[in-house]
Amino acid sequence: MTANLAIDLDRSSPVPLYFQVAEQIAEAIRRGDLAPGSRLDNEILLADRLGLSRPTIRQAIQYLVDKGLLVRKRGVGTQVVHGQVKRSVELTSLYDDLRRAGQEPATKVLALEPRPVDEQVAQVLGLSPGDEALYLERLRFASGEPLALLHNWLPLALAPLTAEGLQGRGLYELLRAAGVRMRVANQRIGARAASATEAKLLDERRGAPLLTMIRTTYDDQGRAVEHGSHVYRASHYSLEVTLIER
Amino acid sequence: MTANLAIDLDRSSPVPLYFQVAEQIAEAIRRGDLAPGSRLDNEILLADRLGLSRPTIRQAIQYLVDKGLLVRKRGVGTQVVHGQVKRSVELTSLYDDLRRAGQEPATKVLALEPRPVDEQVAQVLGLSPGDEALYLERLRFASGEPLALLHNWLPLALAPLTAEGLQGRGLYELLRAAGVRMRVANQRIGARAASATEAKLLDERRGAPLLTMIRTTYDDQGRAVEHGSHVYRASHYSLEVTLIER
DNA sequence: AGGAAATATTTGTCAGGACATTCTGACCTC
DNA sequence: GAGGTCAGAATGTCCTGACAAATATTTCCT
Repeated sequence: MTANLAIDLDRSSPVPLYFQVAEQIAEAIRRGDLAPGSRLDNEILLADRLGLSRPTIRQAIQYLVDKGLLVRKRGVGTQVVHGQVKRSVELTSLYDDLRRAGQEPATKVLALEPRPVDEQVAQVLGLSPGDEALYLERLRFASGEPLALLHNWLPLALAPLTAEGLQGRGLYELLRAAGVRMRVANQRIGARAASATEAKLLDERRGAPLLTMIRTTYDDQGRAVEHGSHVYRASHYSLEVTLIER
Repeated sequence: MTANLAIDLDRSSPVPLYFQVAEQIAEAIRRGDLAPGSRLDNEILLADRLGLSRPTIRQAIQYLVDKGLLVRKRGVGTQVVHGQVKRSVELTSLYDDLRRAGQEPATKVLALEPRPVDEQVAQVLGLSPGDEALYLERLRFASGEPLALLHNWLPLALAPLTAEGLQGRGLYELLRAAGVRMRVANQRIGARAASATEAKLLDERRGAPLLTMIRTTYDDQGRAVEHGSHVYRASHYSLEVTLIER
């Protein structure tokens, strides 16, 4: 039961000790050294063995509990969760997802220009109707086939975006590189039939089912940094979401 | 800046102190006593004023930061987030959502019986192919109109479910009442055209776009407690998801 | 042998203190 | 006036210590 996993600590590193511990436990789980269902040593023993205090160990374990890797129960102990949890809680963009899946994403930029916003967009971005925001329209391909039609509105002066940059990289990647720290996203997911224009762009029949997503993303200050309205070919794509309840 | 909000503590209550603090701060935010962007007093002052230690105050604040209500910045302080965050992070069922929206949900149970599982369901529920599980099929109405067709598989002996109970209450509500503690859900959301059977049940044309969701829910031990495959009328319903990145 | 009570184990909560790191703003210098 | 430096203020990390509460295990009695 009591897996004797080795954890190296580097006290001279700027990386917090609790984080070093958490990462190495997570790595052991990923590797399979800690099988699902196996029990960790109790907190006091662990703290003792690593030369750390119990709060530090608790912080490390808490971090992994929040991520859904471990389970704690008073009077029992800490165990690795049984079911395999797909780790897709992160705020990812379609581009990242596709590249990770080895699908060779490509992008065609259809529009990239400041435009006056309508009432609804003004509301979510915290602007007044008539103010300008950056309007972005892209057609996304995967493995050569059209996959999605993406519409975005962003505050001006948020990041220097160019059509060239957007062709080779995802929007989220560019925003992150520009120092934008996205933290919360609100998504509304629905479906509808393709219009004639959409069908033509996406190489579908008119009336074909499309997956729609309207998303607003906020940074760590709670300011809206992006509002998107996207449609995906339902025949080629589905969204995956993981919810963790605390 | 330094809003002077009153917080009552009940030290004789079994509710943890940090949670009492967190709830009352959250309530003040909801009420509007703490405006978005306003700064909280610093942790040491707060601890002092409430007669608590700093770790306890930190735990309360951390809880709200995790829920996306507060933002902390080293060297600066703690602020209420600017954007209004819709709080739909919780694991909810369609029934709960509808009732909250005042839509008068109703349910017609089409099937409720043990059935041998196929390979795919066996896999996600952790059973062997050929084992039996409880099969549940429901038609959900909102304000008198058909809205969704719900298929579920649950482990036998998980909870005592009856057709009568399922007509008046949601599945999640019944599971929770039976002591099942759901914690993680993995959802795959897509869209497709309605088959003839589905169209008839849902009062749509054949080929109409439907929103599909395949979900597996795990309890706090990581064991699968429910696997569902649902279709919704896209013309009447969309899903809302909030992601928080840590 | 079976059931109930006592005990041990383990995580949950809380206190109080120390030092490190980061951000802001004021001040000074060039 | 622009830029750099320094002090203050706030959160981040880590420590020691103690008791409470929930669960599992053992022991004891019938």
